[in-house]
Amino acid sequence: MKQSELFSKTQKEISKETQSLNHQLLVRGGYIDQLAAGIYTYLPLGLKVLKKIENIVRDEMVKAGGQEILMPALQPAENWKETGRWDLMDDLFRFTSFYTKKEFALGPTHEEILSPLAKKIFTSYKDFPFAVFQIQTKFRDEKRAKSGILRGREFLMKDYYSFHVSEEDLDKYYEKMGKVYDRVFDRLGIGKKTYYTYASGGSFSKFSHEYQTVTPAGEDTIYVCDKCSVAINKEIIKELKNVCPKCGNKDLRQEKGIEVGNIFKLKDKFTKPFGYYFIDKDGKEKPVLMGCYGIGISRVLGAIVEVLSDKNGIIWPKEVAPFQVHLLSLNSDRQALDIYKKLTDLGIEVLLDDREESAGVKLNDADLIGISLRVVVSDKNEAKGKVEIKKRASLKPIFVAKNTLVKAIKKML
RNA sequence: CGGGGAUUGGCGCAGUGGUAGCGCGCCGCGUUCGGGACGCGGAGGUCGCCAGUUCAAAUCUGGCAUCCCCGACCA
Repeated sequence: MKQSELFSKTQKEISKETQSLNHQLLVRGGYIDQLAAGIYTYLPLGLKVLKKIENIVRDEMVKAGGQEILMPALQPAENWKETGRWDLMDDLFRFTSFYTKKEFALGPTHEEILSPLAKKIFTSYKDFPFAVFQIQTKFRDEKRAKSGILRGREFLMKDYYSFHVSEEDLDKYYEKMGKVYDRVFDRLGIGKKTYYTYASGGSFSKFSHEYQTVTPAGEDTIYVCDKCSVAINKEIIKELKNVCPKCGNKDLRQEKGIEVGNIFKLKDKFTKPFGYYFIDKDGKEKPVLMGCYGIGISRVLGAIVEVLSDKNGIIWPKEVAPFQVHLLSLNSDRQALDIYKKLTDLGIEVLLDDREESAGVKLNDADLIGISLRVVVSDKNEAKGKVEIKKRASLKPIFVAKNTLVKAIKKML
């Protein structure tokens, strides 16, 4: 992609009203545009990052055995009345059709749709366990959207649901998904900052578990156990008497966290109201048990920016950067085009800064946009037969001979 | 939903009663060319909306809307 054609511009300044760091950097870098409170457009750069996050999550969900589906965002009120959540959920977007006067909701989550659906398809004990998931835009009527992309009224989420014939099986699956989630956040580049967090389990199980990324921008207070790298949500810390439930450590560190994922044993909460039972070996009907596992895809994007940036801009983990290589041409357009062609022919994603801008503008924009690997070609370097490579995260560039560039880059990707 | 702040060219801002200006960006010409270069010349605004006060309102008054922040809320 040539930067001169990219559908976004960087911004030097941002309104003092925009206080959230992820909001500032994503707008200035040309990743997103705000339409209304908690409602954003993803520009090409932002969408590329979003898709990369999505693909990592999808890959791990498929490996875990989930089958991808896509349920409607537009949902009839009846399903929600069935579970009572039509009246209970105060952040449910509800509306009435102008023509038919029928009531609908914009889906904030999909238990109400999936339960009756699964009931149509799998009812024999032989069909269990199974799991399906989707990656979809969700809607919640937040009373106060805030923190840029971290709490929106419309957001992208992965929701994964598992179905079981016994509690033992659900428990086993739940454990497995915990490990899957650890791997997901590692691959997304925020593993070190993201903690498996004990949280309230509602009335159905002792705990649910959240994945909390530590950042001052977070809205939850958590207590981190450094001995075993787990955390406890403030909502249950008193109940646990300030002791790590895993290792008994009493020396916990208070932090702010943003909930990027959660896993929850729903048991029969959403299967019973829809009469979802399976037929067991003995021919008897028994309740289907359910687990749900969410990851806020767009929230992860914001969390990464919060956690990984410096005063000059974003520092993407290479797995989610919008492009693999940012190629800057400083008075050396022919050479840049040549390298651009070589790299793209190898399937490497390159953003070529071919704009007629000064070196300063290009270098500053590259810092702001934050692509992990930068390649700078210039007449100066060219005279020495060298090309410059710099990781966004490091200060020192390295210089390699022109003919070894491709090899060097491949090694660093 | 309670409290506070804000709203003026695409973006960031100034402008306390006399009919709107600066920086960035944008267009043209020229000079520059490794950390947000410079000169000259341009285009672009019903000052969030609706009332009211006044000879006269971006500016004063009232209402509304929207955005941001704090709090409450967030299976």
